Amino acid sequence: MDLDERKRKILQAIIRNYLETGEPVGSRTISKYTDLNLSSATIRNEMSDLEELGYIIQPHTSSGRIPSDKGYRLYVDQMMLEKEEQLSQATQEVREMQRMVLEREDKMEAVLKQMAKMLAANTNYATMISAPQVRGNKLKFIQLSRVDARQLLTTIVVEGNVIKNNMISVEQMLDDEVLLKLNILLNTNLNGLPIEEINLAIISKLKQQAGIHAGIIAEVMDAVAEVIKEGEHVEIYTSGANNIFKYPELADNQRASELITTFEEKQLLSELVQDTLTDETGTGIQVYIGNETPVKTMKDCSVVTATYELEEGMKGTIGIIGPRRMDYDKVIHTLKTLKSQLDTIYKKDDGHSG
Amino acid sequence: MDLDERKRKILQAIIRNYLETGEPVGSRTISKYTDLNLSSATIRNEMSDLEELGYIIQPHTSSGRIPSDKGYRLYVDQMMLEKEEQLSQATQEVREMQRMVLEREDKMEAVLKQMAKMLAANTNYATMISAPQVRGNKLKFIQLSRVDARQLLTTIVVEGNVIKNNMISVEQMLDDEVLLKLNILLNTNLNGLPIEEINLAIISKLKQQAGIHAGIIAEVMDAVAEVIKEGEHVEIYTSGANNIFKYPELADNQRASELITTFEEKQLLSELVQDTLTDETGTGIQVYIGNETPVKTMKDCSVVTATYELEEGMKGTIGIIGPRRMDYDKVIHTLKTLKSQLDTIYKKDDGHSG
DNA sequence: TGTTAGCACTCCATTACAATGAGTGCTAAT
DNA sequence: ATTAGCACTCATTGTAATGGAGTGCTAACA
Repeated sequence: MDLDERKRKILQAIIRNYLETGEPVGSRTISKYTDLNLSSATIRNEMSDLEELGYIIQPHTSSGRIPSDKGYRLYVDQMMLEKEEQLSQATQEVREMQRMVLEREDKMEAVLKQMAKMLAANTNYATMISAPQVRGNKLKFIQLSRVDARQLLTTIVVEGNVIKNNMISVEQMLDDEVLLKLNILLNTNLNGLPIEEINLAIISKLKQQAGIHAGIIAEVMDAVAEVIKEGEHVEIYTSGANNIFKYPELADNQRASELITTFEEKQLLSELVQDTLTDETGTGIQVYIGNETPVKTMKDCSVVTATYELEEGMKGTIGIIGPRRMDYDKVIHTLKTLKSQLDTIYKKDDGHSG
Repeated sequence: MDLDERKRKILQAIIRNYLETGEPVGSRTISKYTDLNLSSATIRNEMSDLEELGYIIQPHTSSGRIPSDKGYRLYVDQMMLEKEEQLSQATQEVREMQRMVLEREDKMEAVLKQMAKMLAANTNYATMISAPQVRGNKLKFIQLSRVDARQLLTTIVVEGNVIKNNMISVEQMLDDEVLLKLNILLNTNLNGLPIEEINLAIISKLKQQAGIHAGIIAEVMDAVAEVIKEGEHVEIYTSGANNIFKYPELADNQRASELITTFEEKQLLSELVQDTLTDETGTGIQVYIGNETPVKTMKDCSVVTATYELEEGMKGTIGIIGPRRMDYDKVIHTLKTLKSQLDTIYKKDDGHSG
């Protein structure tokens, strides 16, 4: 199964060439392209072997060869090892991003959107970024405030500084004293409690103590329930979906339509995020080639993902989606650098507002 | 310029036929398709006239005719008049939506997204919905709360119940008394004030009165400023962008790429929203045919928009984007009905949380 | 034994060309 | 005013013919 040096060089040459042109590459091209000084005939013999081993494919008799998923895989794995050292020196593009993250506007949403956009512009592939998934689940703070005679405002803060607001309409104005009582009731009973542990027993106890204001307690609990629901939902920002039209192998109606839908719906993308977050490889960078992708609509694409981590263990995913013949070198390098920037820089963040 | 009855009928027949097939339609087809009982030769003469008048176009000598923008325009205008009466009886699809709006989940965002999705599924065109633009600008309520020793939570409520939260980190814990003072300071000075009227004079007065806590005031004011900025941003939800692939005239790479980008970026769509909201026709329904659209990337599309209105004069836009040969009849009818449902049903809304 | 030159063969892509057919414009007859 | 008939146009389709890129195989060579 092991390839000797020469075979590996030839395979590499085939892949490099194919990445550029997108056309099957023949023996003659390789003969000139490499510094091996071998005739096309020799190359042909080697290619024949490589095909038998499953690293390259011949679309039809008498055409050049293209890399198989297995071939790409070898290429990528090899590269992942080599590139390890020269990580430090950041490319121009990444510096740009770094600058942007540093002078971040308050809203993380805007930053992530911008980042997706820039990545897409720089790489010419489609990109996606998932917002860090909030892990904290303990209630930190609950407050009822009177906004006007008929309306109360619920403010709920969960560990990790996720904030939820909710308006409650009341029949008649509650005086300050009642409001204070309710606030104390809520905070003494719920503060520090993991949301999952709020059960019916607790709720009915609260309601009982609230007396005629049980209805308000019920509405507050509804709002708390919403926090859970929203927490399960991963926000995903995408950009550069139009880039798929730059690669003929993805641009036919059938495929393009499927891909565009995937990007628009985002449902499927969140599966990709889940997969990436669970299946860790150590480097934090994962490469899915063709059918390796967990999302079927992307079986003709390659996906490179990086997980980044903010403080408190909140993790998010950055993904780049392009054709199989993606510039893995550039993409992986960019993601690696960006990831390391994010991992360190963002750690000084004091949470995010919602 | 006026067309006689027969010419109008022929034009209508041409358009109807073209809407279905997407192919240029010939004289023979019309001769059989209509109940006019005219030979193809007669139709040919009439078609020749219609072409001279600019209502139809011949893609090349010896092909059938297709409608011009002017032709579509006549057709649509005519239809808008006719369809006025039979508005009341809602179609199945719209009933479905009505049901959904009624049992609305708390978050308007989810409802609008769902609505865009359903519309797209029902019409087979791309859709967009803009969230109602918030008009209210008076500060209703400001509060600082202590979440933990180092963190304060700012809660700002603006007229129309737009809510903004912001976390503030403090060096050392503020006691209850100071907090109460700051809250009173903020509310007595700012409550009921239009955001635009908060000027430097007011701010420095506040800071002065806050003494050593001027820094906190500054952060609160930053948060207020953000409310303004966010208010200017119109949220737009889209769905069914992939539907453009169902229409060959839009599905070629160049056009598809442009359209997809338009949908993804949303920047251009907001121009469309602005145009729709300002230029009122009375019915609340507008039809842009081909080059009439304010968005250049949509010059090969037709766009039908409806403005809906919630209480407090908050207006939003629903748009359907498809090929020139759109089923105007169905689309306009659907939008009209949906609009009237929204206008009435949603009026009972008590605002929305953010 | 590994490498190379040479040759026959395959298959795709391009081009050229004729046939088809839908559709028109025009004219003469009704 | 309407229609039948005819010549003409032009996109589309099908069918060869051609060229070229590339392979596999064999025989010669170092």
